[in-house]
Amino acid sequence: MRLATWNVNSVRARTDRILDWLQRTDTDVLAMQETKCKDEQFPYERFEELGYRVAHVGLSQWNGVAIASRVGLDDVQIGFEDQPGFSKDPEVDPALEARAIGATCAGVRVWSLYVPNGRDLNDPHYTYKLDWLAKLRADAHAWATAAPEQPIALVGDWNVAPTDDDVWDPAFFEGKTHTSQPERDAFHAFTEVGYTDVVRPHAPGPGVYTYWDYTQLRFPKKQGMRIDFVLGSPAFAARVTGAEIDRNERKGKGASDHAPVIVDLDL
DNA sequence: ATGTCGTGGACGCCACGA
Repeated sequence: MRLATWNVNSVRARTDRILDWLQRTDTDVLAMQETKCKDEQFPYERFEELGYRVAHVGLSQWNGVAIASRVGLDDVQIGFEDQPGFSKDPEVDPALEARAIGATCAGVRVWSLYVPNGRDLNDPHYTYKLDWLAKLRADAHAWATAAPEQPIALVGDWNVAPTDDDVWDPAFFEGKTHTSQPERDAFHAFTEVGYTDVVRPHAPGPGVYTYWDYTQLRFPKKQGMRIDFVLGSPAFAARVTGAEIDRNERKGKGASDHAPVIVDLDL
């Protein structure tokens, strides 16, 4: 089975490109992030014409996550059990955002995740990001403990660069989000409960990235960040036969600012 | 100087988020 994750940065602006890519790469399951649309705006029919079923959650033009699968799509879950919400106004109750959707595809539990960006080290969004990751880790630990034989994949845009090798210039990110120690600690905490980055052994760095900012000619200058990950439970990791980052998909007009990340499994 | 994108609102540009 071929599983991929891709922050598509609007599913409507890139439907043709996404579908072309799915067919060309023979991908069975695609987790998407930043679909940037409400459920009723999602181009379900276009995916269904090609044999994919889609589970999506989108509440506004922000965020939005989906899983498209041609190998089954069962037990769809919107959000994880303890997923925190966000509110910039302390008087207003925090609201859940469209940042997590889970489904079982050919026996694999797949979670498509869009971790909060954090925005700035002293922004409420940064605290929200750390809390979001901590709650996800607690729930993901519980899932793996309850069913160790169940392959689980936590995939998506984590908005964290775990090591200095994962950014083009560590000094550039000092005082910014994505490379701060609390964020890196929150990311590494997943490995402490058994989830591992299954792509890195097949795509060693440094200088291997999944995201390049649209501005400043970051892509041609090879100034990117590695922030999109597939973290697999032990049962998932044991089935991985290969992985790659499709850097070519970042090229050309109409590309997302993220590249797809692909994992091949022996199921 | 976010210099690029994509979204929605009430436009024909602005605000917002990344």
